[in-house]
Amino acid sequence: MEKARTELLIPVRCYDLAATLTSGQAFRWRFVDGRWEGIIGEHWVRLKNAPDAIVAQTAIPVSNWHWLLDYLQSDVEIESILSSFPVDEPMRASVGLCRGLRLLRQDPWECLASFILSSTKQIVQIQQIVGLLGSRFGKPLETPPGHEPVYSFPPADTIAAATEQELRGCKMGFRAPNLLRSARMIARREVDLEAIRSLELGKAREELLRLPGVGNKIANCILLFAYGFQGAFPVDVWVMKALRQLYFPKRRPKAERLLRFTNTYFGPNAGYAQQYLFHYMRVHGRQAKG
DNA sequence: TCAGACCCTCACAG
DNA sequence: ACTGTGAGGGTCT
Repeated sequence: MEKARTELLIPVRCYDLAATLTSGQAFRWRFVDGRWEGIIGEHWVRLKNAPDAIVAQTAIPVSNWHWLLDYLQSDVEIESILSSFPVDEPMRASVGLCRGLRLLRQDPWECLASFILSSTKQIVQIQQIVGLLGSRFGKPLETPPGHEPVYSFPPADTIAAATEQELRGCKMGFRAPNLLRSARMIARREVDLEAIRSLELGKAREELLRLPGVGNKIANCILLFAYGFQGAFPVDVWVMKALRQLYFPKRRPKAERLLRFTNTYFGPNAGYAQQYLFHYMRVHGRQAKG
């Protein structure tokens, strides 16, 4: 067993923490004094970019850091993924804006719950709701002395035992019944989130779609951000805008036509491509109407 | 196939 | 300051 310590140097090239942690994949990160503070499972952790590395700090000594390396996906060779993208102007512009935008590998339940809460919400609002859920239903975690309290994301069993009113108290509005019913289905093992890991993409998606509040977009988010199905391609309003503006500026293709386009055009790492397009639109497309 | 409803909060006008 | 208005990483009917 390795010696337990509170700091780890993770050698990695081309990893943009800021872009990755604010890209709408995960909702538990804050930028404080030049570093990123967040919660992964039951760990409070602080991250900082260094030359060709990420420096990680925890509140209590850790001997096995697998949870962090798996979450960050720092072993992924991003350059080979970037070079698998289609060679066109939109992708060139998107990648040029920010190399080192990564996909995280999150816990399926937390990811699922977060994205049920995401529908017609802005990212800051999702962060607020997830934070409230943690503070009301999560478990307090160790932090550095004097640090404000932080909480783990409450497990499905805990949410399943809550009432709709309690959940609405976390400002999630009409999403509350969806979260509650989904949590109950998972608590009863009507849907087995672990078993989904070993399914094929299509079957995995079918399973997720059984959950209330999970449609195609959110299912694809979970497939991509939690299970690592890199062919999953979530299409939200931003990506839809990107497709229309960047790929079909003259025509007015129907949504179905665009979806068919995404199924083949972006190749084996379509999920990464989608994330770069999303980022591009968030930077450039704010006031542009699609 | 397709609007509308759905809770609530924040940004932005005026 | 204060109220009015619109829209926000969708889903369901």
